[in-house]
Amino acid sequence: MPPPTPNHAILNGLNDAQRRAVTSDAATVAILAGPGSGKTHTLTARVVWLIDHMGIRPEDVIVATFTVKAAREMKERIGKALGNGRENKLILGTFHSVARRYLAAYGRHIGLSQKFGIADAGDSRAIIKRICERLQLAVDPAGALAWISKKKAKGSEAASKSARQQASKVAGLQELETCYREYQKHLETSNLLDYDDLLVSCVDLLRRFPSCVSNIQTVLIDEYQDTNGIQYDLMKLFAQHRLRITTVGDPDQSIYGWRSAEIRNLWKLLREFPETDEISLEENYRSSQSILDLSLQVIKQDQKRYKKILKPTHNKGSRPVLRQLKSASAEADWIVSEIKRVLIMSGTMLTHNDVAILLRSAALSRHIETSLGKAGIPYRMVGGKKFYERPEIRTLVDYLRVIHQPETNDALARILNVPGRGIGDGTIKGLLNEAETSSLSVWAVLSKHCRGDRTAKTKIPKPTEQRLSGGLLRPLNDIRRQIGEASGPNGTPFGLVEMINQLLAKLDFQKHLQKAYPDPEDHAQRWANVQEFLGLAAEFVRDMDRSEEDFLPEIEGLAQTREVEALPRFLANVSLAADAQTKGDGEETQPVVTISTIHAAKGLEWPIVFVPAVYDGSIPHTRADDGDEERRLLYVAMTRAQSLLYLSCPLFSANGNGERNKLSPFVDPVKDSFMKKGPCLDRPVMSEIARILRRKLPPEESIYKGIPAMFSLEDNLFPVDPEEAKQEPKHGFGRGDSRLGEDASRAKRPRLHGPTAGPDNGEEVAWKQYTTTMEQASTFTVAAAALPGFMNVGAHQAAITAANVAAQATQKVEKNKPATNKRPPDQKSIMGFVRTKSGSARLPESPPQPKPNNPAPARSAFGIQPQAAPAQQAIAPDLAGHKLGAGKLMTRPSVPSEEGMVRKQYACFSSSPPRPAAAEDAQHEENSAADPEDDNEPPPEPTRPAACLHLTTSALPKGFGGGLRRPLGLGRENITPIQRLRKPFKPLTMSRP
DNA sequence: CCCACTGTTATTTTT
DNA sequence: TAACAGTGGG
Repeated sequence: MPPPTPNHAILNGLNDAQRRAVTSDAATVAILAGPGSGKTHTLTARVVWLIDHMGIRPEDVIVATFTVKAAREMKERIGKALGNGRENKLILGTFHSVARRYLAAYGRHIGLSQKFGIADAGDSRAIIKRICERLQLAVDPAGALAWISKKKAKGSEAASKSARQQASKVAGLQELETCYREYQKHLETSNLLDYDDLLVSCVDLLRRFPSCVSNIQTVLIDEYQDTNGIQYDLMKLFAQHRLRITTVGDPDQSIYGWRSAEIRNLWKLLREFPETDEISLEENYRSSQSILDLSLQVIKQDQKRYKKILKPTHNKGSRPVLRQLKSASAEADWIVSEIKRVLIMSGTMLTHNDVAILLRSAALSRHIETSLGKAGIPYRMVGGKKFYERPEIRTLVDYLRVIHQPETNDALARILNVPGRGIGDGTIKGLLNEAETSSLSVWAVLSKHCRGDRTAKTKIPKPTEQRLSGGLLRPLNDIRRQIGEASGPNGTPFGLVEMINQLLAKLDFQKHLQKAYPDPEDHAQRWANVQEFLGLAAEFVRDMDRSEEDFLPEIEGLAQTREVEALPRFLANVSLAADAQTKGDGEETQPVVTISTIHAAKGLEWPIVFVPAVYDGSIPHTRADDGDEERRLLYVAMTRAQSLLYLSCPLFSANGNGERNKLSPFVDPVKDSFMKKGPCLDRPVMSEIARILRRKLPPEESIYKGIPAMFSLEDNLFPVDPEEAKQEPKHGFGRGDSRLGEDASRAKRPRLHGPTAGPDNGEEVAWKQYTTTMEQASTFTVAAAALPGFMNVGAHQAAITAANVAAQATQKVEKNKPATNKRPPDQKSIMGFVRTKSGSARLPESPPQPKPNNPAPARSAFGIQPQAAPAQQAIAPDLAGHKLGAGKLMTRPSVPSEEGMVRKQYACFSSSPPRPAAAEDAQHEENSAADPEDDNEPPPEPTRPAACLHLTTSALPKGFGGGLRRPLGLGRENITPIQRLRKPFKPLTMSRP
């Protein structure tokens, strides 16, 4: 079978390390990728490579990501590179959604009912709560839930540890276990799986029926540092037949420890598969050098951290800002003023789309939303409350769940009295208990009662019974009947949308909302949400018809259940937060500022990033128990920024009685490295920004023309030292009265221009609440659609150069190189740390040996001979000659996309392709002078040479760096990447057998 | 037993 | 500031 047209173009935007990662023939490949190093890009390219070059069928590839957004993003980008809609055949999604897919198809082999439902967080909470109440358990329901979840998430790793942990946690253990048991029992009887169970059951399935995945050729895992124990198991099980696994991750960006993510999975993988090809991506294509420097200052406070390198490829840029403000609302106002200032000073180069405000917790958004609203700046909030968690949507979903599965007691219990039917808490509890004891579902109890077959023990007054029967049982039965009728052989299926519409009509839902939310604004908004929900359903149905997604390839000899109905799939989709892509084409062109939680911002980038509330208690969150993880969180936030980074901190806590905030301990030690106020945005500064972003700065005159009268060109509307300026009685007010205090402070602060000024109140309503719609939330990724393909011309250029150089390098190397993709004997792995056990945690002695980067294996692990790469790529000559001058503004060349239209250059996602190293020498000098961390560090103690630090640089024969423009990624050769690596990571505790 | 009202409290991050 | 528990009137 000849492989389909090899798509070598995919290699073009890649630097050397990336290319090696993409084309590695090793069975297991571990890619260590710092922020902005083109991680997603690389993984995407590898998928394409494996399919187009290695001839693997898309349906035999599993790509698992950690978040929904990452999955969507990945799919979109793979789709673009792969073409023909082949990305739809990939088994691609979050771990949870992939697991669900397998369970839906094969679940019955392990005794799972055809139509299991998914218990979301709310369900789980309610169930546990009821159990605790019923059994009089003294445990805290939330804690119990967390405990159970942890237990499930541990996976096979649990065995070794559990003994010790159990000993330490004797208190309440008994009760916890009881709770666990009861909880599982409840889930089972109501035919539900919770999030963790999806994984647990899938592990069970694949252990017992390995043939389910017998077709799987290769498995790729994104954000590997965030996988937990059970996901590790799952990964191996997915790959159990060929054991070809590619992982991408960055320990510094591990921010999901609270969800039992195990950074140690990285080492575990390497230990288990010693042949793993370790590759690290070190060039950062995202941020200015000073942003990287400071981020590094922060992250390196973690002594236990595994040190990696991050090589800036951009110029210095302006120093990040750390601003102290008086209060949270002053902070918000200041952010607004800075946004305005920067955008105006950029002429038209920057828009609201280029700005993100990243928060530790969603709740911090309030002041900011208010200020943005006042200033008339459009924004969208990402993360935080989910669309489907809004009460009105939740209710509808619960109705749908009950329609689908009448025995879902928990959902039924929630809608029993919505709209109001005169049934109170007592009755509901009574019914639930009755159902439990009589092993009937609540639905059955009610049905029988109303039909008169069996009288419920719970007292139900006659009128209530009528309402129940007429308003709940009958309508739902009607709808259910229509589903049954219509899915007959000839009928068009009863549409999901039609179903919801009928439901709305039968419940008189709009009236219900009007009654339940008397405020007209409020209920109108909620009704709008309902409409949006409808739109979402419509979208879902359309998508479903169009793509084969969700189906697994047929496996011979193994019966599969095909989920053909819309309803169950829609429900699963809702539970797994896999919000459908609402529109996105054409509409929503208005640029908006993004407010996001830091967690939700992972993997994204913006030219301008604000990180407010960097005070102790917020960024190491009071309730967080892993300070290092909080630090990493800050690191993630900071490294989202491309050219301007602002941290800020209100001096006094907003809600408390004038409590003073302490600057975050992560920031405090390096606070002097920040500027105290926003940079002067004069021409040179703006040019630097333009250069980093590869955009064109409008001419000076046109910028100045756009500046309104009396506009402040400096960041001087707020005192740099709020200490001096505060003498308001603000903190004397009781906390109910904070409004007074705020108004007072507003009056005092210098006025902003534009719609900001003026007395408030009255306008406040509009943006107060529910500004986030599902549509907005789900179009969050839309900017990515505007990405240029995988490369621009500069990248082409670099790639060609690189290809030539690499080709020559490889030739030389090949001779004395063993023809495997194993690490050469002179190299040690990141595993060196693990193997060197011993408490003193010292490093292996052997001196670092550079490793040629491109071993060309004679025998591929895939058993397919890679084709020789074509010597040249076709590229338009006029484009290929494009050069970047050191002093000149960079104009990013327009790359015609497939449709022949020129794409916008803004990219929300980290896809910036490598740029040719042009001004690098000049920049380099700056570097070494200004960067204490960097090159001038005294030679480190002997370090283990890391395979993971493939020595791109030294692989390059001397002389190639010189006259020739260095291809990207063949960076500054005087850094030995190894030098930075002296870090015993914690897993020294992990001893080898 | 239900419902409306009032005072209290606790506030992460996501599948 | 929102969700929640407790209280008093139907």
